[in-house]
Amino acid sequence: MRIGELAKQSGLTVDTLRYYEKEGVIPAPARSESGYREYLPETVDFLRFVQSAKAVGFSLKECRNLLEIFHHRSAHTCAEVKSLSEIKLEELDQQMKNLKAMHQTLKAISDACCGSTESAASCAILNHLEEASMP
Amino acid sequence: MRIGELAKQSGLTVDTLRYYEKEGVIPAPARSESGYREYLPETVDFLRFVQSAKAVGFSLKECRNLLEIFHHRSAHTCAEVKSLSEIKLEELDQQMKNLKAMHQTLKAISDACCGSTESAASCAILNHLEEASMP
DNA sequence: CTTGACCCTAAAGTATGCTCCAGGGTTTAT
DNA sequence: ATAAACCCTGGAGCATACTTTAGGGTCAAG
Repeated sequence: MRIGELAKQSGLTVDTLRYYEKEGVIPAPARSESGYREYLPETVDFLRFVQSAKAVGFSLKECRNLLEIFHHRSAHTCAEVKSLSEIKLEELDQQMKNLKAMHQTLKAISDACCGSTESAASCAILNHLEEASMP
Repeated sequence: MRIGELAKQSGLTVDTLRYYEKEGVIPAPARSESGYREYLPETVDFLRFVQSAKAVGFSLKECRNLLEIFHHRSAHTCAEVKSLSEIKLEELDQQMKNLKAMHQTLKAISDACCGSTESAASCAILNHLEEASMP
């Protein structure tokens, strides 16, 4: 399979595929005589793996590491894999908490504003931002 | 006040201050004969404003725009400012939803894993990522 | 009058994840 | 045989928010 076909089957662009190869996310495939990349069918699976991992919050580098583990999975333990998941879960949790705190603070400030079409000369939002003592 | 003092009072680095100036976040100050930046005391307030806005999720560019409005606030309306806040609140909301979805998916996958210290040859997490049909 | 602390500029580097470009071969169908 | 569609490389560009580097003036204290 050449790169265009792999792009079609994986839903990624050829540029992204070449980028992934450069970043070591997917292994460099064999080349045809004319230098074209020749992929094995299972590469589609690897790419689906990467896309799934990305979809749950893993960075490309992390995806690369996970795929490494996947490739040699009998040399790794469930405990190790689960640990990586749990670390990521905590990161996601922390990010949610941060967003929530920002949201709450902004909501409170925003609610204090009358929202009128008169001048913002004494707008509660602007005043709050200026006085600032964000938690 | 020179840039080092402003850095101290604002809690930012001198590099960040120069960067903010270049990006138009804070206005370019007057210069001494020798070319040193000479800031007015209120610049500290402006920077606090920016930091507050950043703390509730506004990007630097958005902070710049908000500060613009703040500087000419009698030419703007509360409705306008509140609208910006509400747009940001929705963005934060959307980001939280995304994170939550990722967390739920990963949690489900992670919970399916035994977490044992045996080989990950048939690890549920790896299998789920490979089979992938992320919602 | 010299030393250390402070200031200046332009430009490049960092991290992330691609995307696009120029310039140039290859393959496939007609 | 030629045109469309496809492939190649190296490198630049984008967005965000800084940080660092290199090379070089200025100011205040002792």
